[in-house]
Amino acid sequence: MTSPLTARDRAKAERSDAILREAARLFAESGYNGVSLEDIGAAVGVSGPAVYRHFAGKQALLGAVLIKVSDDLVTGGTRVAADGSTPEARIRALVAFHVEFALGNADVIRVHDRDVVHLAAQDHATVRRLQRAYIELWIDTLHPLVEADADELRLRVQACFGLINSTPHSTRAAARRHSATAAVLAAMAESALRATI
Amino acid sequence: MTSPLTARDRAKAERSDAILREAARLFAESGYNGVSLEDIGAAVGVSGPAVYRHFAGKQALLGAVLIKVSDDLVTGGTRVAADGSTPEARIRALVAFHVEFALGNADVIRVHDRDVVHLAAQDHATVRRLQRAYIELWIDTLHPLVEADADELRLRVQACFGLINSTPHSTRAAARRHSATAAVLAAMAESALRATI
DNA sequence: TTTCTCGGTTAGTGTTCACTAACCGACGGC
DNA sequence: GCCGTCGGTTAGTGAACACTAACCGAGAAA
Repeated sequence: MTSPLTARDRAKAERSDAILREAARLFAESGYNGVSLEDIGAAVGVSGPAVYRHFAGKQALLGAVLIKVSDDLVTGGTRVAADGSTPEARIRALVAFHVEFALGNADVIRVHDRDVVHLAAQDHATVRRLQRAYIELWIDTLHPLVEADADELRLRVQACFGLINSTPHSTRAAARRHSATAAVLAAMAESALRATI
Repeated sequence: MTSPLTARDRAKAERSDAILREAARLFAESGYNGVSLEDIGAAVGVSGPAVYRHFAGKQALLGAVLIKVSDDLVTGGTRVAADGSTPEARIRALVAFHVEFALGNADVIRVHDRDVVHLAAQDHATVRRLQRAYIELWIDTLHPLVEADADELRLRVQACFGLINSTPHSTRAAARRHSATAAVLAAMAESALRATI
């Protein structure tokens, strides 16, 4: 069953990707409600209602953006954590992975922790489920390294996300010196995760 | 010149405070554009355009909320940092102050790093100026403790804010055990700020 | 070549919402 | 006690905007 990839199909896929990318950028810039479908269309060179040929509506766009990022985190995190042989190596790998992800997908990270409330109910549930799975992955990895109850482990993980995810709010200086920034954030994150009270 | 505080004046002040408080809560919940003036009025028991008797408009409300929080941070931080006798004590005091502030004003923190873009130009400038002053205060305090250039110190401070400010996004468990949460966050923050690469 | 699918267009449509207008009644200064 | 100020009300207005309708032209299928 060879897929007969026609020129139209390729064009459509490209257009859809472009719409998603620009929607994420615009949502990050002005917030979900601060962006109109006209804006999104204009950003990819079409105008307004053409977006409906690719997505069911504005909320569906947000859903696609946020489900994709949540899924990428769970998938990538699971893969990365499986590689490490010791708890130390696993948590180090998770931190490095998340730092790279946050630095490389600042837009989408920003939308993720800002506009989740505007999701349709079903998408909201999906995103929350994925997010919970990702946090559990971190908690399980951190568990052998930090003596604390489940609540505190969760708190530590979420604070660590806050630390790493702060870069989208940061200055451009962070983006200019990507590798230096990543090293500092990773060191801070590991240190914070294992800090003793 | 004794102020002739009449009953009307007191009622007005209370109403204004209530409006600000509820506006912050609603903005935190649904985002600036997700809240209508009708919603805000309803939350304090008046309906719709009554808000205009207290504030010039919706943007002015947001401005008042965000300028107040920014100013409180600078004022409180400056006071707290002046108390400490050693750099260690000062940074510890700053961390404790910010943790308490974030835990006690989660709503307003959330609005602060989410809806800044919707401020009027002048308010935006004011908030940015105050925010910059607050960050500089931290950088100056951290400088004798961490060997790093200005860019990295700034990055560390902003990442630290991200860590501490993560609580508004967190579960209710954090709010239930306030003092335990505060201790964990403070330990993580101090550890992260001074982490070696 | 003919026909159909489909991604695009422009022109509505209904709703939401910030803000204004006009009015009202009570508290406060005189 | 009388009048002006002022915080409240409801009704209205204009703009923004998500989404729909109707149409069009080119690529794919026959």
